[in-house]
Amino acid sequence: MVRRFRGEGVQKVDTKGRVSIPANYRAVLRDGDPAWSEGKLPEFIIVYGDERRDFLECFTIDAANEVDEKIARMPRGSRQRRALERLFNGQSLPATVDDTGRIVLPAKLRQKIGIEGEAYFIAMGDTFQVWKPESFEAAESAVDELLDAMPQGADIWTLLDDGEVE
Amino acid sequence: MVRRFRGEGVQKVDTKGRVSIPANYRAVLRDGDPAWSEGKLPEFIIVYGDERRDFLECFTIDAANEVDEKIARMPRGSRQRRALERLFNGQSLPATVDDTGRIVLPAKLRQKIGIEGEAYFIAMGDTFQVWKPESFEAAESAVDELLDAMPQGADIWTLLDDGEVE
DNA sequence: TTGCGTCCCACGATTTCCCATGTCAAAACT
DNA sequence: AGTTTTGACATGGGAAATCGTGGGACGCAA
Repeated sequence: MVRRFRGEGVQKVDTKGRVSIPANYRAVLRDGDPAWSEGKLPEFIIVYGDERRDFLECFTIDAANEVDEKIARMPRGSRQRRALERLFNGQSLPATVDDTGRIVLPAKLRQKIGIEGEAYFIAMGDTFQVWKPESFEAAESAVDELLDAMPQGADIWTLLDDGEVE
Repeated sequence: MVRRFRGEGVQKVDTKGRVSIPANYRAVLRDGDPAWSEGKLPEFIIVYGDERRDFLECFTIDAANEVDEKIARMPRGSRQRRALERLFNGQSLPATVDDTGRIVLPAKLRQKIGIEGEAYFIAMGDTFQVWKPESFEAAESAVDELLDAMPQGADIWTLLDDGEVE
């Protein structure tokens, strides 16, 4: 089993676009980079996507390779495959964790998701996402609605078993 | 594992046809050229094809060799093989990355794909493509339709697992 | 002799690298 | 228990290298 990202948090983004990665993500990034070894800097992949996405999604190298393989198995020329190729090969970038645990978000990416002084990190299992804090809150209000709609005292874990999705 | 191209971007094309290769492609081109060594200029292959293609597809030397081998294994004289040979051997040419990271697109190629002042680069895994920006947008409209048709909030990654393709 | 392709040089703007400082909490010491 | 030490972590700043881009000079071919 692969180590998974856990936790969330806000970090400062300086004028050069440098951001500290939450400390407990770092080991996962290292372990997920087959090329990493003592003294080297771990690499990973940032998927930024088109205007329909307002966050960055970060993959370990291993996770990214898995996605690449899945894409490679899809029928050449299908729209689905092209959509994924454009997203995953084109609208993505390699990144490196520096020796102080930071990464640099290029100006292009910061603009795209509207980040200025702060970035919100949230773990998503084998990936993590980076949001402009305000955008994340807005997106979460939808989830809140779902939870608010649950009967008083209902157990949130019941969602795990509900096959049905409306 | 071979290093793969990632990322996209628009670059200026000057009156002499010179274009900067996105910086992060350069290492891939170097690594993919078995003849490269410190101080030398990396080479690669540009496939331009016939009128039906309105973009350039660029292969590292290694990637090009792989394609050549695959073609060589096809039945001699088959139409498929002849078509691929014409495209890949005939309608292609070698190129060199100069010491400032640029290549020169010969006037003939620029005309063919209609490039004037700008070129759009997009990574496609082990190759990258060069488009006239407008042409790319037009060509991708089918993908956009697919994405637009996805339910709000749907995760594009679901495409990875969907067996069905229309 | 008018273009196109090839070199060599230039330069502003990022981006990268290296070093520095502030914090906070766990660990060690009196 | 109170205080000092040790470290990992978060964040900043300046210098150096890289990147994207433009211009001039020279040679060759149509």
